[in-house]
Amino acid sequence: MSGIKDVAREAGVSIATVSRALRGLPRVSDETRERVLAAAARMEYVASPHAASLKSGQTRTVGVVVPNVTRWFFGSVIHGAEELLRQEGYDVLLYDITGDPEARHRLFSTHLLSKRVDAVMVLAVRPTPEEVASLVRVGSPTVVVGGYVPEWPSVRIDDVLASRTAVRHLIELGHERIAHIGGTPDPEHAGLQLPTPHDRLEGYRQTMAEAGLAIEPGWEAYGDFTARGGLTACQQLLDAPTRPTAIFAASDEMAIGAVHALRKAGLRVPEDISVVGIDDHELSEFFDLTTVAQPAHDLGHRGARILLDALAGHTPTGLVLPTRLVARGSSAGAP
Amino acid sequence: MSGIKDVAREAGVSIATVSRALRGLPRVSDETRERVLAAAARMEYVASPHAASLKSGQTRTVGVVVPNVTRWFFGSVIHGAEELLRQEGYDVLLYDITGDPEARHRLFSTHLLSKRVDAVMVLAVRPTPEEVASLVRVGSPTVVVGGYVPEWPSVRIDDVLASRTAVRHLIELGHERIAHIGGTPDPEHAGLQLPTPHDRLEGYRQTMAEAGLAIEPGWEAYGDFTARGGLTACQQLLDAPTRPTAIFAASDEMAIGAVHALRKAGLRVPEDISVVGIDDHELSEFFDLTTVAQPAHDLGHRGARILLDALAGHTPTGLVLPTRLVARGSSAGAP
DNA sequence: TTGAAAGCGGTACCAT
DNA sequence: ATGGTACCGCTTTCAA
Repeated sequence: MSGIKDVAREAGVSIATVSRALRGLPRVSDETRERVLAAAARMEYVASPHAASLKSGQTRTVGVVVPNVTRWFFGSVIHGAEELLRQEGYDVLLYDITGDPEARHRLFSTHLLSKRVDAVMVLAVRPTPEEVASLVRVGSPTVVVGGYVPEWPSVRIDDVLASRTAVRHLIELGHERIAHIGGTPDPEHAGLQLPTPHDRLEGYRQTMAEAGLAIEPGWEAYGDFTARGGLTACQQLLDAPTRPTAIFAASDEMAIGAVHALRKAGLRVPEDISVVGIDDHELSEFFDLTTVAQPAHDLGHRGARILLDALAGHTPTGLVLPTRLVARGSSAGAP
Repeated sequence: MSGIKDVAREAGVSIATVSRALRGLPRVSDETRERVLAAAARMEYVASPHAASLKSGQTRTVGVVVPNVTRWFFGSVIHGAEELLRQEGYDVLLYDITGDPEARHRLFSTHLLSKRVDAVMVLAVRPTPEEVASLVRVGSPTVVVGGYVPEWPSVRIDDVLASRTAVRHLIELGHERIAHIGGTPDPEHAGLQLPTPHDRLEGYRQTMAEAGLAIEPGWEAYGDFTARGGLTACQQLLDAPTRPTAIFAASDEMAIGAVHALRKAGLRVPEDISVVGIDDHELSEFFDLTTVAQPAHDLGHRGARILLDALAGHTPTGLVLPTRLVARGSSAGAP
């Protein structure tokens, strides 16, 4: 594999000139530039990113920290971010730290991350204050997508509002007994996660209260944002003293699990029980699931944009993207 | 951020000793090593991966080339691979080259990839012979997951067999009019993709022929491996002169789209038409979809293992993982 | 406009 | 067991 020296020799110039010519810097005569470009092309020369990074201090790489690429929302965000980043010449380093707090800590607290990337995108992972401080100190631009961490700009939806939209939809359909499947138990005190589950629960409670509707015992269950969790949670809900006529799940995957649990219990959706989720997962349409859509792909794209701008010296500002109700067949009037 | 020199000064040794001590190399006294370790920890020192790469020629990074992280199968494979790679101290560079042949070409043909990573995992992307040659020439260990490229070891399932399992299941249920939704049209001549769609089509045709069953005109449609594509394809299938009593889709996502199309057309699944897919997508269970399961996560894990072994000097060998029929509610006896 | 040379921060060889 | 030092392949002054 040829290096810059080979190109220099081939083009009959110094390596400094090759470097300038190849990067499109000024102070290179057109004729020289052309000769260098030709030589580089002929030799299939590509500059070593490591050598360049070492000297310039830039890695042209951004790190994406995510709890689980398998989940639709995260995959979509990454996809949206990757697209723009690659287009701008940045590589994406993927850090999937599924449920391993130690791995998370190693990542955030050591300077590993900062030595390898120019900027960081954090998805649904909540670093401890010390970890945040460590990253902030290093100065790498960081953006949070789909959540909120005070020290960093974030691209997200209004989770409380999304919940309100979902619950209000059910109320407008005439439901009064509405239960909730949240993401995590006790979201108020969970230190290592973003406010998302808490906000969605909050939106549910607020809307119920404002409508003068009571939340009966056993109407709040938790599904860990997975379909299987949603299924289990839904089964618990059915055991509540008062059976709800509608279920609002904090994610589509949990909603899908809930629908399945209902069918297995011999209940019809939406005739007996309505179900609404949040996300508009790509398969939700095929499930005929009513949901509050959030623009996952776009969240990733905007997050990447913010990082790119920050890298260009701009001061980054957060962003709240709109959601919208997508009424489908899983919700109908109260029985 | 402190460098190796700072640590050396702090520990009162030379940088060479620091390097050795930190990497656990021999010829460092226990006492010295301890002092160096302590100093490094105190200063939160982390070696610059770029500097190390520059000298050692190793990047401790593997590149994963994938057409679309959003798709369940790819996400799962990446997840499986990432887990093992990170554990072994490798970073994962993600190249999502969704439907951009030019991006693919740039990636494979320039030495960009080879200068940035020690090894490459390719998912469902088929490089041209020249692109393959380029990577082979550079000598980076490469593995193909979920497909097959002659020059490289691959980790995959037996796609023909998976199809046969699905179709035989339908035949055993008494179906004789079985249609197929394939991944891509004209899979025999598509140069830039893996044999997967072709093999699955082949398995369908073989099994039908062996059972003495005819494939009527209009019984082969294509859904691009997406739910929406499956929906459209299924609608075409319903327009065939002879209506099938069962549909075998080459992926669960297409099968899910097909089920939705059937329901929209007023048909019941499985009473009127049975549907079977391939994958065992994480949501298939909640769809009550019969399918032939493939171990996506494990495919990724094994692929990573092969890469790691190759990096350690072993000669890599491909691997074919087993699939199994998961009979659920979307398939039943012929009406 | 071009070239020479000093690093960037480590690794690895050769002395000691 | 330790230290000195020549690189790795580029970028970036500084001179010419």
